[in-house]
Amino acid sequence: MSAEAWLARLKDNGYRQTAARQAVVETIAQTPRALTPLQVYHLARKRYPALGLVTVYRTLEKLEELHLIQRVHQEGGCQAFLRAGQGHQHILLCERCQRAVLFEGDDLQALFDHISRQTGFEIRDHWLQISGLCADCRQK
Amino acid sequence: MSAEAWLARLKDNGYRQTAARQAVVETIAQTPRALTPLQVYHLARKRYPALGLVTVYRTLEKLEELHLIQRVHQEGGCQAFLRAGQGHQHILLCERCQRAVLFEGDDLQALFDHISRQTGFEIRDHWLQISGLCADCRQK
DNA sequence: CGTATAATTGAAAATGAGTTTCAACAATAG
DNA sequence: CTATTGTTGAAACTCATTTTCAATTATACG
Repeated sequence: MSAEAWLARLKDNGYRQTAARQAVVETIAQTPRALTPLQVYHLARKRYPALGLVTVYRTLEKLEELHLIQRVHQEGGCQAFLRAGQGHQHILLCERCQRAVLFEGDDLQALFDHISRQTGFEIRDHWLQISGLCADCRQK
Repeated sequence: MSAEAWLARLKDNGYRQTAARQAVVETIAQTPRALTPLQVYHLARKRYPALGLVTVYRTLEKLEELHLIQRVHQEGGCQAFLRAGQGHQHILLCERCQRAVLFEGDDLQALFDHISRQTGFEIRDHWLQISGLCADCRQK
C-alpha cells in the first residue's frame, strides 16, 4: 500500500492531511525495516525539518489504530513499528539489518487444533515472529 | 521447578540467599500468571514488607539471565515475566485471567524450512505466543 | 474566495518505568 | 569471630512517552 493510500485512509477516518503527517507516513511506508519512533523522527525530518517528535508519536498512534502499521517485538524492547500487511501475516526479521519480510502462515491451524484439544483453551489470537539472517547479511 | 530449586540455582551461580530475594523468587515461582515488576513487588511485599522495588528489578534480571523466567509480550507492553519451562516451549495466555500455560511446539520445523527456502533467510530464532480463553474462563 | 470551527502543531512541562549511586547492612568463607 | 564482598533500600537520576497549551492551519460551508 502506498503513502497516498495511507493518507486517504486517514482522511476517511476524519483526520486531516498535513505536511507533518505526510512526512511521517511517507517515511514509514517506504522503509522495509522496523523503526523506532526516534528513527522515524530523524528520517521524516529530512522531508519536513520542522517536524516535532510529538507529532511522530501521535501519527504512529493513529496508524496503529487503523492497522496500517504493527508493532515489532524484539529482545531489547517492543517499540519498533513496521507497515502492516494484508490479512494475517507473520513477521520475519533480519537480526542484523532489521529488514522485515511478511509472509502468510496459515499452516498453524493444525497446531492450534491440537493445542486447543489438549488444554481446553479457546484460541483467539496468535503472534508469530521469526528472526535470523536475511540472504544479503548471510553472505557477509 | 520449586522456589527452593531456584534459590539453589542462584547460589550455584555465586549469588547469595537473602530474605528479599527469597520473597521475590517464591512469588514468581508460585504464580501461574505473567507478572509485571510492580505486581511482583506488591505480591512479594506480603511475604517480606521491607522489600524495595529496586531489588525486584535486580532479582528479575538474575532470574532471566539464568533462564528461570521469561518475558511475555502483550499488547500493552512487554514487561511481564513468567516462570520459564524446560527447553523450547511456547506460551498460551488467557486473555481474561492472564493464566499462562506452556506447551511444546516443535511442529514448526516444516514451516520454517518452507520459509527459509522461499526467502533465503537463515532462521535462528522464533517466538510464538497464543492467546485466548482458558477452560475456566470459557464457561463464564 | 472569506470565515468559522475544530483538528493539529511544536515547545515545554510533566509523568513514570527503569537504572544508577551510595552508605549501611548482612551472607558467606575462613 | 572476622574479613570480604555481595546485597539492600532510599534517593537521585535518566530518558522515552504523554500531557498541556497557546498558536497555527486544514477543512467545510456560506
